[in-house]
Amino acid sequence: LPELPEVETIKRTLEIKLAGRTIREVVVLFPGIIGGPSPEEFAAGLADAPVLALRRRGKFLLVELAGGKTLVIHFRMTGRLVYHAVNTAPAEHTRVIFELTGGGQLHFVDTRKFGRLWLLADPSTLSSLARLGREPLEEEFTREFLRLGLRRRGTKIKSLLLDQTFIAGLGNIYADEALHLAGLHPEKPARDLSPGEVGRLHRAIRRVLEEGIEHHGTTLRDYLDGTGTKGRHQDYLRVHSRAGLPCPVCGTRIVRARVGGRSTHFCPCCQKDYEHGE
DNA sequence: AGTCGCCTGGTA
DNA sequence: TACCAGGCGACT
Repeated sequence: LPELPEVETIKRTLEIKLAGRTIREVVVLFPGIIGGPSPEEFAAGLADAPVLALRRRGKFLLVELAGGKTLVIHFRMTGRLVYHAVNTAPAEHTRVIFELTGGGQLHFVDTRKFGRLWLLADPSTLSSLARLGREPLEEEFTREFLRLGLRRRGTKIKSLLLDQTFIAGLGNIYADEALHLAGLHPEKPARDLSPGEVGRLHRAIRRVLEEGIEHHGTTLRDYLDGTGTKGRHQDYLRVHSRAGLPCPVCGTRIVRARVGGRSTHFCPCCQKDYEHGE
């Protein structure tokens, strides 16, 4: 669920609460959620750790701690990290509790238990983090970078957008949205995009992510920010999760299909520039 | 490149 | 009851 805009929103809402704070004690309620080291070492290593800064990389949240270690969090499908100013009874599916000095708690809640937390001296030893591609909102993500990445790739453009080693942070929602804004069929082979289409896609990726951040993320079901607040971008989605509803551009019914194993929503009129089977 | 497994809950 | 879900890694 949390894609780039959601993790960015979690980061922004939590850094206000965590600035200058120290983690006093950590209680791991479900050890399987800890990616490493052992749950015991994870908890012990976080005790009395001052928080220096929060960062986001792709869909990862990184909490940098005094002493050089980093708490790395991936929310996967249903993970959330919510701050409580006063001690609060853990909600159902709470997996880890971080107690802060001076009062307040962070609860990591994850219904499906797909999320992972790591405590690492060197985050680059986590291969899924080290192998991430470019940050789409940073300057280094240029039209030329996108052009070179698509060149000679026969894979469907939607699948490539979801490849975290190429672009870090797009998930199923924002990939669908970017392709609609760019007017591209999700199954169009990457190498078949014209220079003009690459330019449109480049702008569309940036725009949908920026809009998502502006609206504090998309809450289709589970996502909440660091203060427990829903996002608003679900009210602005063009195609994603809107099968059967009219396209906001032309009114044609949005179609839902399966592309690269993922549920995919698109407008057959605005995004028909690739004819399946040709 | 496609499928499965990991988990739980919501909806048809 | 069956199928679906915003992710991702392992496997074929």
